[in-house]
Amino acid sequence: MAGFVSHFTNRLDAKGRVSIPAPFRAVLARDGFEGLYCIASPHCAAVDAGGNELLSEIQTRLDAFAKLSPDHDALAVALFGASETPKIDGDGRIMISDMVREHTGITDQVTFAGLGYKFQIWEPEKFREHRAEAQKRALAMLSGQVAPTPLPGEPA
Amino acid sequence: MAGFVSHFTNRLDAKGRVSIPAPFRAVLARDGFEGLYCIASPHCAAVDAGGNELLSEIQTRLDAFAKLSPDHDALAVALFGASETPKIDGDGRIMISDMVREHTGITDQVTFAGLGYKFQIWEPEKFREHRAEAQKRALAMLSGQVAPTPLPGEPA
DNA sequence: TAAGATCCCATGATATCCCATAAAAACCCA
DNA sequence: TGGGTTTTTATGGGATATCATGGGATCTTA
Repeated sequence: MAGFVSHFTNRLDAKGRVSIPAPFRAVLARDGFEGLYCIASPHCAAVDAGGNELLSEIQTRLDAFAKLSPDHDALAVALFGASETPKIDGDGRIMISDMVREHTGITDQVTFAGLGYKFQIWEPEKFREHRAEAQKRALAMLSGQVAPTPLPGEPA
Repeated sequence: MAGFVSHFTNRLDAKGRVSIPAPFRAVLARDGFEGLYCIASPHCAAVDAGGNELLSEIQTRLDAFAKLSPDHDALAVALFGASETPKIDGDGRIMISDMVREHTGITDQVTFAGLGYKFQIWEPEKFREHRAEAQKRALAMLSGQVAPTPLPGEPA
């Protein structure tokens, strides 16, 4: 169960639909989430997407703050306010919303990039740049000693 | 558990398929991974391949960072974005993707080299050069006293 | 009622399944 | 030990299924 792996880029049709890559659909089906959970990434021009596994990860972050506290409210608004759950049609497609368009800069093509427990939705060219950068960082993180982020929930 | 040992060179057919060496398939079957996990090596023009053992190696690296953090995202993109999980057909073959072609320079033949817990996919000529180089390094490391780091390079 | 969303079917490209074959390896039994 | 026999393997290729994509028709809802 490798989760979301590899990346694919698909065309956006005249109606604003894209096919979700079949391997990703298979992961979603196994996860059991009805539809797709999408949320704008706070640190890059991509949209995070996934099923229950992603959702529970976000929930965990929220749980670190006491309900009714201003912090919890702020975070909840930030997280859920920036999210949506597009339906997946019978052919495995979703509609790309204006929110996704604006946040990612997507026009006519969409890159889906697997990150294991979730995947990201990118404008293809932006994704290429981001990945080149990420690979440099990854090399430094794996060989050098970048301080690993602590495991419990902390603000972004 | 012998793991992946020795090396083999097989032909790529007109449809872009190669047979995975039978001994490697036996190891994969024992490992229990459905399909094959592949990731471009950051160090050389080869693709690392394996099953659960390789995957958990990568997962462990990721687990050092908190999910949803920029660090985790970057690492996950670099690792999973450069990965794929080709299916193994009923005859023990996989399709060589464009990603593998580009990273390795493979055209019509493929060399599979066992490294124990994983194996590598090479363009045959590049593999010969790499092995010669690795053997030189191995010799230096054995005669001098360099910190132990497993190296490829075993006789056929 | 008109724009947008959803459903449904068509189609070409590609991947997958399945069977055939030849060569090599393993096996067997005198 | 050796030669003949069976099994496994690598490889080719035809048939079939899957997938991304396009577009018409129907349904929603503002």
